[in-house]
Amino acid sequence: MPRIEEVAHLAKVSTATASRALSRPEMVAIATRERVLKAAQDLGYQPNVLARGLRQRETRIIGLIVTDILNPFHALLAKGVQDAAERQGYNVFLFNSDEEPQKERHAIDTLRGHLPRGLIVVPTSAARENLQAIAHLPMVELDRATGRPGVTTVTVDNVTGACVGTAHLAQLGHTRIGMIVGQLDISTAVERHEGFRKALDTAGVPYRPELVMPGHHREEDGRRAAVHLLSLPASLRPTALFVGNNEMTVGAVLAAQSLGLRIPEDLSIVGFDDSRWAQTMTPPLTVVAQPAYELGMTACHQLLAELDGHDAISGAHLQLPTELIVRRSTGPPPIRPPPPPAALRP
Amino acid sequence: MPRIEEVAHLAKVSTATASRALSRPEMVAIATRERVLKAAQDLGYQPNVLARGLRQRETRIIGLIVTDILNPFHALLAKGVQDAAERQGYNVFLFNSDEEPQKERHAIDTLRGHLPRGLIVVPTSAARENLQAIAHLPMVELDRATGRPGVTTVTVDNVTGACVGTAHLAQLGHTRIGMIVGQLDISTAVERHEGFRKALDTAGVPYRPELVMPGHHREEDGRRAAVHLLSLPASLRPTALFVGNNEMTVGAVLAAQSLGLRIPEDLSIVGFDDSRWAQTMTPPLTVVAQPAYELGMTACHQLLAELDGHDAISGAHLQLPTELIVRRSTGPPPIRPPPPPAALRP
DNA sequence: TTGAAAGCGCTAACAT
DNA sequence: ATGTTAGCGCTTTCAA
Repeated sequence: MPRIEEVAHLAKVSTATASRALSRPEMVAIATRERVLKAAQDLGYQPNVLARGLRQRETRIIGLIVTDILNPFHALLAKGVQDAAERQGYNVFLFNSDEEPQKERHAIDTLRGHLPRGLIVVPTSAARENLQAIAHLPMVELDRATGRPGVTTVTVDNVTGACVGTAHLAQLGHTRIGMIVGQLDISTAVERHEGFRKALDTAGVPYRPELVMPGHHREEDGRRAAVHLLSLPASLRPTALFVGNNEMTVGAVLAAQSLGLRIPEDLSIVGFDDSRWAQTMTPPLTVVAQPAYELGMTACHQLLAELDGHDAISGAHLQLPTELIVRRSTGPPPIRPPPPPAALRP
Repeated sequence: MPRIEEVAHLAKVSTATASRALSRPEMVAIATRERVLKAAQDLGYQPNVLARGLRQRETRIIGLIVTDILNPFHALLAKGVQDAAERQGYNVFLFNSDEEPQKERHAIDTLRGHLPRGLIVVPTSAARENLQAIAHLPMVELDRATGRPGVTTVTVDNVTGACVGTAHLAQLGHTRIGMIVGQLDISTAVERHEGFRKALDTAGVPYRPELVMPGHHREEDGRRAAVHLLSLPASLRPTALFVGNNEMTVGAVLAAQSLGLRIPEDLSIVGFDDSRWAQTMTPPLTVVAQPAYELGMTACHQLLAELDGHDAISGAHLQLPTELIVRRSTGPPPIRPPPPPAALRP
């Protein structure tokens, strides 16, 4: 790799001038600048960001920690962040916490050594402690909020989203509506649960705690929760399910199918977060869609704006809207024939 | 951020000793080592990798360039690489080329400045030129091969995979089998096409060039190609389709559905690469599955082995096997009633 | 507008 | 086994 010294030599200037021509062109005479640029081009010069970062004591790197890169929602978040960062000349160092506090901790420690300018994080349930180590670093919490004071967050309006999704079920006439909710130590789960409950109250549908099952955001959790709810006696069983994230929705749908329930004739399902899978499954799924790519972009813009000192906007809570997309997985509740009189039973 | 000087001071040793205690413990007395470790711990010391990298003239970073992080296959590749790298104390700098040579070029240039130890790349069609700039860097080509001499590649056995997938269709009795193939300047497409052709030859089924449609790996390409093939007159139309990648398969399935064709009664489909979508669509899709996660892991292991000088294994071509998973999207060809004699036609 | 020289934090060569 | 010192490649005073 050619060094700036070689560029300087070829352009017949000092390294200082070469550096200025490359990084702060306005400080250098036009003719000189062009000589240097040409020399750099000819040599295929690429600045050593280690040396530059060491000297300037800061880099053009931002860290991004997501909890599951295999989840298409998170992949979209990451792409949004990356595309926004690239446009402003930043690079993204991506880590996966796999929802494990320990991996999150490790990612943070590793990141620290790279002197990132800022951090965007989808926090795990233990993020409050983990993030202490870098409390000084400009930071945006994405998708979920830990509630730490003064921290910028970029999320969707989960309460309204869940409320609209649940209200859709209530309007169809459902009165036994179940929910499969995420970990209640994570903000999205709490807020979606709140929206769920609010919609029931508004619609005058009773909230039944026994129809609310918690899970850990994975497909298997959704499956297990759904099996439990759908195995209840017919009179207690929910006729509709509101599921708190995309992975658990997959599990719930598969569980319903394997129990022989038809969607939406026997069971209506509303999922949170759209996906290709939701669009192409049979029947296509009614969902509360989130603007995942825009969330990532927004988080990155916000972070970079804070870095560049565009006013003291730090600590803002940006909420993007969700959108209810009604497809074919929701319909009116089944009309159950009343059980035959006791005398006629076998 | 505390520097090593502070650690050294607290442990009452020189910075050199502190550095050794941290990086090469065997060179230091046990008691000293423990004092230093304790001091580092107490201060929350994290080495500045910029300074270290600058001094050692190499880092613990490997670059990874994939062509589409939103494609679950690539997300799995990336996760495999990352997990393998992390276990050996390496960090991964992930870039997305979006199948665009220019973005690939930019990723390579950016990466260069970070002095990565090595690079794992899913090459675009222009990779041969782009990669020249870093020909000296240890490198593994993943999923696809550019054919540059001496370069290590980690791929699946595409020829056999495509051959087995196509043979499955031939065995079911199909004689008009179409293929939707990727860009023919990318190795996977060429090899899968070769396997397709080989299977037809073996089965004695005629290869019909007019039933082979190229695409650019995207869902939309698959849709367009399928619409074309399935709009042919019944006597020319394929009764089975072999599709060269996962995204195009989605498009092909949606096209078939929108044309009112039943799968597999009217049309059999075999896709390349498994996915959740393939498992949960209706009917579940027969696929040639690839071990994506293992591909990523293998590529990373291979690269790190080369870095550590574990023999001169560079230039190897590692091929992992595929697996035909027969689900419900394939069946015997439709029995078309012979067209009525001309005399009876209206 | 340009050049000389110092120094970012770390590790490795050399000295003890 | 430990300390002293030079230097990785760059940017940024400071001086001219």
